[in-house]
Amino acid sequence: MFLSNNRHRIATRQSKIKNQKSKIENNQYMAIQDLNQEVLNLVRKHYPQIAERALQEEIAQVGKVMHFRTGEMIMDFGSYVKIVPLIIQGSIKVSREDEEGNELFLYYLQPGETCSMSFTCCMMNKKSEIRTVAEEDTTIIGIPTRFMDEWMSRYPSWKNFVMLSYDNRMLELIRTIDSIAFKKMDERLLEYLEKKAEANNSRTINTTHQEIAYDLNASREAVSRLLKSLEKEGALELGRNRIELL
Amino acid sequence: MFLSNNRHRIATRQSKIKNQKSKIENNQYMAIQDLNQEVLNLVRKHYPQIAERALQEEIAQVGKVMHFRTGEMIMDFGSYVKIVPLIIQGSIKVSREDEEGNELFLYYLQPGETCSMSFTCCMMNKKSEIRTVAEEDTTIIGIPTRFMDEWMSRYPSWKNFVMLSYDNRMLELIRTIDSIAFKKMDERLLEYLEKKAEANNSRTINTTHQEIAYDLNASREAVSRLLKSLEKEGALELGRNRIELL
DNA sequence: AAGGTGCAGTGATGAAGGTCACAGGGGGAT
DNA sequence: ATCCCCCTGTGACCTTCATCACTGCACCTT
Repeated sequence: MFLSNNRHRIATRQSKIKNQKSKIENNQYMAIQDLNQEVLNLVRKHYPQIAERALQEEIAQVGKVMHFRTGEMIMDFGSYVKIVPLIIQGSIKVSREDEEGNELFLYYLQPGETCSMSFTCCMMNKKSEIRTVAEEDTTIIGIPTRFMDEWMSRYPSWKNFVMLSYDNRMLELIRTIDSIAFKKMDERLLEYLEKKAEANNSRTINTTHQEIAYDLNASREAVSRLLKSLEKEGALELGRNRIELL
Repeated sequence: MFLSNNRHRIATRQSKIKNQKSKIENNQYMAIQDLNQEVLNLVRKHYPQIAERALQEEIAQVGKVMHFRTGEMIMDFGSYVKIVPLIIQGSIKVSREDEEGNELFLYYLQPGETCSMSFTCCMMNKKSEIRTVAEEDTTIIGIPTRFMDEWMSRYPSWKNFVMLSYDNRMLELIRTIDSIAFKKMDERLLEYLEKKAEANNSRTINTTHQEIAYDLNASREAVSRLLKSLEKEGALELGRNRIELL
């Protein structure tokens, strides 16, 4: 019963995520030569720390602009990583799932950031340990993984960028551990809502209690009750599919 | 009451850790020129992946052999990192502590590994987010942080070593998250004991229930009860300050 | 307008684990 | 030998949260 219950959760969950087959994995996107100048401009605008002109141009040569719609899965747990994403616009939700289908939100990736999990995942040709889903409509520059390694040695700013990304992600993971290990559900819920609001650039969050429960690995009822009591405290306002942070 | 309780925990805790002022932070260790050959040999023996002869020699020039006794603190939460450790012998316990003194074991570092938290912590001159304590009598080679960056560009095997370390630590953190988020205390306890046994190369663990409780961020009573029930199941044997894994 | 479906609210119950209180025993210090 | 401290074991009780069961409402479909 417990198992079948979880399976149901997975089914419910995945039906929410549009386009299950990952575009990245299937390599559906093609380079469009005319876009090179666009990539160059995007990199210069959103990644000032990538300083070397030669590196910018290499990125423009091999990087591909990719778009994902809200809710679209970018990379699933267990799939092989073939590109490293530079996030240009929007935001990406990163979460973890265990063998039994329990899920847990980890953090958001924002413009100017990248997915450090990709680096060695790809260098070692390992399966992804995480799932990434577009939180909003999102634009990235996808860089084939085979360039990572070479650039690390040749371009100091790329090396710094990669190291900084690792460091930031480690810190995020540690903060996540802090929350799960030391905090109770009400505090975790508030943190979660704040982060989600920030990722969406809006104090109004459009989601269901069930979705929140999945992300926090909690039960829907508990989330409902906690939200209700937060509403009574005046911290937020509830509506159908809507939470207004105050 | 809750606060004073926690303070008491901190006090109890730190009294357990010998030599609170970190040797590393205080720079008490001096280079002993005669040991260069020793460092060289240690690196060659324990770090075969560090391939370049020139790199090995640079390490031998700037690295310092350091010893820590069981229970000795190597680096405290909040201190500034000035060296990167290459672990030669023994093992190091890495844990996290929050503002209120709650503590949580993260993972062990073993010979052949290094502390990825050090890399950017030092490159950015940030405070440490973790505490490291010698689990057994431990020998490391300490490398001043200022060399990290340069070596990354100059020596491919150093770059790979650093990247692999990051990746391994990320994975370890994710496994830790899995445990805390998805598993119940009995399973976490068993995992913990297995890891501790491995780190100490012995199926007999010498520690108190209270120490385990701190590491798992649990209560001593809960740990006692779970251990008792595990004993009844035949998974282990209990003694005073001693747990025998079967 | 009628019915269906998914979301939100809520009570009852139970399990896991934290907190409090205390008892008993091992082993070192004197 | 005695004392005392620390470690362990255990009962009682409480809080948090999961689970189950059900209600009512919003919005969509037809």
